[in-house]
Amino acid sequence: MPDEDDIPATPRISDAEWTVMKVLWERGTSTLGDVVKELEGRLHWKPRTVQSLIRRLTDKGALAVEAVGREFRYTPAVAQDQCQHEESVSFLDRVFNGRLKPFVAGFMEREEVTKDDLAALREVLAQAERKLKK
Amino acid sequence: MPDEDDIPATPRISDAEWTVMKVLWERGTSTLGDVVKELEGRLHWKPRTVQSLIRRLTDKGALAVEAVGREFRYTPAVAQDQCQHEESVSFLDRVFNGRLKPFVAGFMEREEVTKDDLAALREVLAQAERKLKK
DNA sequence: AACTTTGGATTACACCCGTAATCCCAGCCG
DNA sequence: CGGCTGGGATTACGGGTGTAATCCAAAGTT
Repeated sequence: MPDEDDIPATPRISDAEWTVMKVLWERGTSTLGDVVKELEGRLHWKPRTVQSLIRRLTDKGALAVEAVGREFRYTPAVAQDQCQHEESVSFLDRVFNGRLKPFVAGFMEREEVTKDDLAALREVLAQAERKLKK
Repeated sequence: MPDEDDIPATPRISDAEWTVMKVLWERGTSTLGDVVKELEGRLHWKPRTVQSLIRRLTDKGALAVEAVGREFRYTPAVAQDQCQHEESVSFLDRVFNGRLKPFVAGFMEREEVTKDDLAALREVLAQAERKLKK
């Protein structure tokens, strides 16, 4: 049988939607009001805007909904790492033909990188090396 | 005076447009036919599609046009590194709150990275460190 | 000269995205 | 009890995107 009316494992999340998802990933299950409160001040978004985004996210399956009283509680239905990784791959493909190195090189060449960042990165590399050896 | 009707230094380039720009950056000045030939086989795009994309790119100032005979020659009007960097920053902001490390860590954790890649990355880090010291 | 190919200009068109407004209902406030 | 408020459902609306088709004129082909 052909695979069931393919809903991609992790849906495509737009720019503005990422902003919302990040709040949900951080806070866990939340209501619309929670998210609105979390965002106000940082953004000029009207509550209706946030609601629209949440609705789109539930429509595409990125959020799970549970009715509590007359409100809904929204919970991320996709893992942040998973989404991040898919974005990463698609970004690298699009812009750097999938190559990691030119990205890192170019980025570090033009942005301020602190000593701590460098140390952390070295640690990441070391980690990868160990994994490779094994 | 306010800055002249702001055309951003480097325009926003969409997914499909990146495909075209990469051809142009690689080949330098080219005609529509050149680009079409370069892409056919890899993509199913009809020539009209490529033309549309090229048109949009010239409209947004990413390509410069020069008429030669009755054809046009298209030349990148924006630097690849510049565009790559802007995409990089906006991607990192959107998905990783601007932090490089989690991106690199997550990526290497899930993708195959060759020993050569690692070596190259280490070199990039060393480079950055030297720059920092100075 | 007629035909085909090529490429510019114009137009299409559905879908996604940012950013809401409207309508409606159930509580809470006074 | 009669508004005010918060939130769900529905609708909006212009702009960008992917993916072309149509129309037309010049160049090359037979």
